[in-house]
Amino acid sequence: MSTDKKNYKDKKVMSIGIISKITGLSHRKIRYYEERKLIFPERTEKGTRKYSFADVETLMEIADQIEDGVQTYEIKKEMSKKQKEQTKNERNKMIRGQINAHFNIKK
Amino acid sequence: MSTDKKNYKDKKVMSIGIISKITGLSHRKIRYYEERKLIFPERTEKGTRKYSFADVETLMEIADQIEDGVQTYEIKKEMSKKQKEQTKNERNKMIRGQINAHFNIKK
DNA sequence: CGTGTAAGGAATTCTGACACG
DNA sequence: CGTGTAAGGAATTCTGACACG
Repeated sequence: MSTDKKNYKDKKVMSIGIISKITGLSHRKIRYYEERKLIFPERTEKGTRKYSFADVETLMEIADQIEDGVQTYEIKKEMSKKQKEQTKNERNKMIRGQINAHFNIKK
Repeated sequence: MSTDKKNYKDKKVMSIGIISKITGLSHRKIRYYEERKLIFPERTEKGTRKYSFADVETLMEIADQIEDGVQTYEIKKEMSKKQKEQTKNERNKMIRGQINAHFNIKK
């Protein structure tokens, strides 16, 4: 669930240079997609951006859509829709867990 | 097996600053352990070191042993011993796989 | 042996802006 | 709207060396 401890995929540890190499996107594009609220890198105390592998995957998806002529605003709407689905699934999973706990089900 | 495609854990993507923060070790120590052949970061074209999460784990183990007064040379011996065990296990696993394939076992 | 540090240079990243379209 | 680029500054990383012990 969303309160799980973060694994490698979600740790924000890479700076923009390596992200650019991995994704093939320019620094400019990467910063621009952040400006459009599509990705959310963290910052060190001094202000350098830090990205995760999950961000890399998101960037790949963004790049695909941009290539298909989709605008950043539309991409953002798509992403928040998926996010809601995700949240719903997690809630359901949790509820099932509670029901099982309530009836003290042994497997 | 060792020819598997690399996952997030093994990708060399972090520079020394973030490694220092994650492990709590100084830049000096991190570079020194490399000098002693305990870790093997990659380099970008321009020469900046890139580490993986696997390297982070190795560094933690090194730090523990150094704290216990173990010398880098001893640590290296320990590591190559473990490496041999690892290789042996992989070989065994592969041989079992081949045997299964040979007898065309269905599960 | 393991680690800190000052030194100087090179590479990285940051922001705000102008450009084109 | 999405992206390139030149600009100037700040932060990062690199190497080789001296120091202490």
